[in-house]
Amino acid sequence: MNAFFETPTDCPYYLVSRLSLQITTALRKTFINAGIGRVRPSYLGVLWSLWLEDGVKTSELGRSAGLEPSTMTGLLDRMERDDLVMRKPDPGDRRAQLIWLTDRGKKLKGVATRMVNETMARVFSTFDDNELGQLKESLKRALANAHEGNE
Amino acid sequence: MNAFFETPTDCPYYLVSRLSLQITTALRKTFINAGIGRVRPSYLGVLWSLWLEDGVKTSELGRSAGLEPSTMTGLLDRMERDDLVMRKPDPGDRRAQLIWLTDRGKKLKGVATRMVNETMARVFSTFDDNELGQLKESLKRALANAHEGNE
DNA sequence: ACAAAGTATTTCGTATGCGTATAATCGCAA
DNA sequence: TTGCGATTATACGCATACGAAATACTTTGT
Repeated sequence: MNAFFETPTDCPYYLVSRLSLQITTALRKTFINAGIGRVRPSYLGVLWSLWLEDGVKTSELGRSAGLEPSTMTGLLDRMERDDLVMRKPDPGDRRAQLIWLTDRGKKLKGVATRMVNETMARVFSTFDDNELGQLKESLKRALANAHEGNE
Repeated sequence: MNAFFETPTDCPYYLVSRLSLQITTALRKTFINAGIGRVRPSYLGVLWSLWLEDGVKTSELGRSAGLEPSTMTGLLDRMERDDLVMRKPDPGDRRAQLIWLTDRGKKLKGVATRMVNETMARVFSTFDDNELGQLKESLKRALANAHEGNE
């Protein structure tokens, strides 16, 4: 009946969607347990960019994280509310905002990184380096294929 | 710095999340192009169950699709609004509802299945059977690992 | 038979993401 | 210089998902 899967739970789309949600749940629980519940999994893309280089334009953060500009607005609203980042005007472009980490946002880097690693270690505990590399390679290729048609 | 990825876009969590969203977008567009825009990607889990066996309890549909009961309520509300399914009381259990396909819901099986296959064919076009099998195997294992910690 | 525990579903609040539309500003080309 | 398309960000509406709590009913144990 179908070239790509026999049962619904054998469908790659089902597997990918469920895994994404399950990892999100796992991360949220790990963060809460570690006492850093204010860090939501969705914040990670932004935090990672800012931990590498602080004071970045909203649009640039969106491109890095693969999110639409309209998604960034709400995301940054919540991150500001949770005292992780601040919006400041970009002196070089009056349309733009530069996003800066708060002190609290800077301090969370260590714990949050450890918790992400711990969670990934658990989810991929049964994978050797080769398998994990192969998995990432396959996901990147599928992502490129899917992205190609969505322009 | 990290055992599982170098850059944010090399993180398996990022890859899995983005792929899930990109496939959702691809499916939505495919459905709209095929004139069956009323079928949303999120409906597929329910539709597939019902195409195999009509008249199933809400809770059973949720288990099949991996969704929480509270998620099913809104999902079925939208599917009812879009004239794809109907809720009817379960004669054997006054707490439960049985979900039945409408005529329209039944008729959409052929086109929708073709469109899903077409989309999967595009996203995984560069994969041979072996690679796709390996990918699904890896996703299932990661899902089991992630799920284990989320009880 | 009855209380306690479990199951089925809904309601409510919230988070996360997209698409479309809008406003402000920028930058280039005529 | 001015005018027009591109860019930056936001606002709004909606879809999709979760969790906690409430309600109604069923099952189980005594």
